[in-house]
Amino acid sequence: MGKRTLVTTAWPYANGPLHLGHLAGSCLPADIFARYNRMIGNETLMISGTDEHGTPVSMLAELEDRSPKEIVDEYHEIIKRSLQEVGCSYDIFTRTTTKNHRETAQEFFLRLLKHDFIYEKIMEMAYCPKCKKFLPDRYMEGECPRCGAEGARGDQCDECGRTLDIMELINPYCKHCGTKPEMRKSKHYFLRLTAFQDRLMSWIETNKDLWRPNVYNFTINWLKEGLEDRPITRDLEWGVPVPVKGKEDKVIYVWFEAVIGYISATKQYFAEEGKSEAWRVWWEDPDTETYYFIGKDNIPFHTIIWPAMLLGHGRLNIPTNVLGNEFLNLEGGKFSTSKNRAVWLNEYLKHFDPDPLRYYLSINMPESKDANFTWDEFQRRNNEELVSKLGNFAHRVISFIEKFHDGEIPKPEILDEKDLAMLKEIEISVDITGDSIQNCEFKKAIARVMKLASFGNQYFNEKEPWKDKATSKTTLYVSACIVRSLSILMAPFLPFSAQRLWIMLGYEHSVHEQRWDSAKVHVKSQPIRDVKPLFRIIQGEEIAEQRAKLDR
RNA sequence: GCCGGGGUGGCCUAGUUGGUUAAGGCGUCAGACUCAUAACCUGAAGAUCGCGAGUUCAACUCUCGCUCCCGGCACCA
Repeated sequence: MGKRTLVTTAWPYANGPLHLGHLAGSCLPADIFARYNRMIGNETLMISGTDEHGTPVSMLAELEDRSPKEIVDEYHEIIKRSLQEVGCSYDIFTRTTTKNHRETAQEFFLRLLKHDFIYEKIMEMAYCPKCKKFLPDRYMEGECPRCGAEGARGDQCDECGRTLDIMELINPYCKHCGTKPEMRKSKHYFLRLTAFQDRLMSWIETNKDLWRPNVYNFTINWLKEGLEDRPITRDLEWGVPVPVKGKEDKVIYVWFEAVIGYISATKQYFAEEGKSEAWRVWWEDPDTETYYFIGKDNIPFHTIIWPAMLLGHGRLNIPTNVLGNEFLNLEGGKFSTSKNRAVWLNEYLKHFDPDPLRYYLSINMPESKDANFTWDEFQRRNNEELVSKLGNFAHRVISFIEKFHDGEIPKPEILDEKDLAMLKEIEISVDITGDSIQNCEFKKAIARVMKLASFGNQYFNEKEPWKDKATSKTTLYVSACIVRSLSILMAPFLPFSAQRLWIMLGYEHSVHEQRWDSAKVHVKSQPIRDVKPLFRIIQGEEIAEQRAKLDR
């Protein structure tokens, strides 16, 4: 009875470790959504992988005098492991350099070619006679025609910020060998985007109320300006070869090829499960819903180009929703992999637990506007909210039971008005939190979880079980019901702590296997165990140490 | 220059079908409590919702102009 739900995240680029921006804008919201979908009984598949082709990887390889393969092998492992450690529950996290992906991408290319949605056209491009290769814009430098700065790149001058056409550079030279490039003709393949203009437009309009305004508006404006066909091949060595006889020296351009990873990853997952045809239902059955969690920089690729490719292919589902997030900033500035200005996830995990970060990024998620990560705020959110509000409530209830009720959750006696109101409040929180996640309003959802913890603290204070021995059993019973519910509601956001809390309450198995609505079920009278605080306080020195790294 | 997003109490943030006392957190001040990782709970002070004009019985919310901030402007994904 559950819906089939495919959840995808942006494919992290394998030229560096994963930083907090990727997590906040794509992996984490997708993970919360996927975990929730599993809990409401939807058949859920969460997929992604590293994007490993493209110019930045080959540039980094040259810089470090290593092969592109070595680079991507290293970062794929680092990224995959840190995602796993931070609790992102991918069913598969693959990469774009697999044989399966290459073949899938090539098949896709050929199919569009056959349908005449891909055609050839001659382009003029810069060529270095000494290196004997065509130069991507970034491989060429020269003098900026506007500000005169040396070392302006072919696509942009870093000095004055002006975007450049490669032809405009004064005294251009090959970044690699310094030779002056010449212009040469090269035949490339173009994606006939213009053929999809009308179909995309009417499709987008049907999504007006469902999609986030930023995604909808951005897309509709792009379409209104009119689509242009785009070249999708390059004269490079690092990439998926064009599968046409005599054209093997060209590669399919990354943005065209990487999105096909969504399909190749699905195929790979089911192939490994021994069900090689099972992927089809996830792409061909119109009842399957597909959700894409991406950063705003990726919006046009997922709302225009990828849908156009899917339409051109035929028979494949176009996105149900594209959740474009804004950016996470770092201490007021931008995250940047190439400038090494970032908080790296793998570094973070050496010092702190995953859940405080997941909490911070959930409650500060850049859903509708840019958000900010600061270490001070991270410490405050952890110490004052996770530890003091949520963790404290759970701990005060459980340790009270341990000390004053022989370590066993008491049976209720007479439920008074406050007790009943509190129990009712649990049900309301379960519904509101669930609906919010369903609508991809994750900030609102986690805020409601915290609010339930506040209600719990309030209730506990008012009932004063330490004084009022007569009603103490009932109070602790109701409180334990809240804690039990919290443990389930926390699960998509704080999977590790949720599980620990679940075990403390005396349950077996996994909280992640519980149905969402079972958060309304009352607690059973059973022994608690392993009582200890759920979260730890983060000291000022730890924060100072991390912040110092950024100043270097 | 063009396009997009944003300017809400000292700080961070919520607030789209326009409608009674603009919400929450932090910080500040006061109080209560002691089960709890000195945590929790209650109360108070504090906002002419960037500026100006317009539409309206009524605008933070719609329209126009202005100002300031941020991002994008395509082969970087």
